Amino acid sequence: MTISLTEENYLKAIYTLSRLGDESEVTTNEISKHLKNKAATVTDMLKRLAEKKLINYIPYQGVKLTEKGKRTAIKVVRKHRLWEVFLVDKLNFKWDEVHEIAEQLEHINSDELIQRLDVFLGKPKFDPHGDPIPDANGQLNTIKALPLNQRKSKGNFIFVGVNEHSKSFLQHLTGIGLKIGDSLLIEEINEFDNSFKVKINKTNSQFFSNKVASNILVEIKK
Amino acid sequence: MTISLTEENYLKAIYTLSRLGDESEVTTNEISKHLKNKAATVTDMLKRLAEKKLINYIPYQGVKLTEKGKRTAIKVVRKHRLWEVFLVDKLNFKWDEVHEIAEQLEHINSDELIQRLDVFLGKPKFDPHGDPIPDANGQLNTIKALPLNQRKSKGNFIFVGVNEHSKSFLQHLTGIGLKIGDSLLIEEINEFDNSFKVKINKTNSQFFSNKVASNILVEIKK
DNA sequence: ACTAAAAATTTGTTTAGCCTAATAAAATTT
DNA sequence: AAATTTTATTAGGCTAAACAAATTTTTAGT
Repeated sequence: MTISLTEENYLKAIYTLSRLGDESEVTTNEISKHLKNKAATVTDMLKRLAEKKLINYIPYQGVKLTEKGKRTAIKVVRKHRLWEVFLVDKLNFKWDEVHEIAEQLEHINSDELIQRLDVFLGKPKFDPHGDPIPDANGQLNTIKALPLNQRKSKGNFIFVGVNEHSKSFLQHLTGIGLKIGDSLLIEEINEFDNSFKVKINKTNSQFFSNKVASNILVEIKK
Repeated sequence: MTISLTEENYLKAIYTLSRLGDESEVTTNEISKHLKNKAATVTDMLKRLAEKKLINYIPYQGVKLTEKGKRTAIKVVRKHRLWEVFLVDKLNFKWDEVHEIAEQLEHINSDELIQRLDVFLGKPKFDPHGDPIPDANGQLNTIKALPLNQRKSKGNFIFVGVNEHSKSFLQHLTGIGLKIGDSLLIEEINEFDNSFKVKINKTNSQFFSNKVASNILVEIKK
């Protein structure tokens, strides 16, 4: 059974959306908004995916991936993130330039290719945005990272990833001079607007709005 | 104006076929056979490509690429061959394993990507089968190579490319131990069946059928 | 519990890319 | 030059993937 490029994109969308709300059912409208298709189009596709046993679909109730659907989705995510590493590490793209190209490359179909690419890149565990790369069996490195705005204490953290992949957000961080792996020391949390004053790499202090802070993932520094 | 993956494949087919008979018009049936589509399907597509000014099409007479069509086709060929170099040089695929994967990769759309890939690979001039890689302006390194079976003299040659890219043929050459760059000394030309007795790299002698010889491209050794 | 709003589905079209069968044009044979 | 064969096109249908408009189901507000 072959799975079309479009079907792969739907499975990836369902996977991503169910991760956000952690494993819950995903609604037609959520998918519609995410993929920028009309709800009617989504309903059509859901019927076809159910037909192929890639999702469990109950009309008016939402969908969940089957094991098979999940495996497929994770494989696409794996490919996407490996190609992003290739683009940044080997071709010297910036982290805000790789998304669209990886969206295309993720659909190239060859197990042998992806296995060799993985080796060539040194079996990386994370992509350039700090997102974990599933291994060949679909196992994800569990992330114990939290958004900065959920850290209530004035501790010392490490910037390990982002929640938002838009060009503008990534360029904003680059502009500040923030890169994955940098240390972040919360100096102040402003009670009025929940903004954060943070010292980057023990040198320059910056203010982050709560919105920005919610998209910066940090681990506690050991 | 966007050009679909399918349209790109038609343009590439027309380009390739017109090269074989050197720049001549290409017929519906030739394209049909090459792409394994029915002639009616081809006619449909030719109308659409003509609409888009990618080909000059006169019903019942055949087609030629316009300048625009040619540029597009050459770009696809360039991408295909660069990706083949990547697969062989960087990922250690064998030369008989890369065609299908490159058929997919050739449609990835990003000028920046292809430019960086070119640099990453060291701006190669030939792909793993000895085919010339068009430069960014679409210029091809002219090849002065001829098929072995058109060499009538018993001279000394260098194996620079192949005319046939099928797995079985390439594996046959690999089996013999023949690689691009090897020296080929014609020792005998059998008048009866036009087969060739050839010494490879001054060591082992082999017989090549005329058919095999017609698919081996050689230059005169300087 | 009832009604209004929101969410999801059904129905009917569209376009790209394929097909088969029927027909038309061009090339070849006699 | 007419008949036959080959080549190409037209006509009509199919499926995947999208849309808008109409309808149904669920949810939320009183």
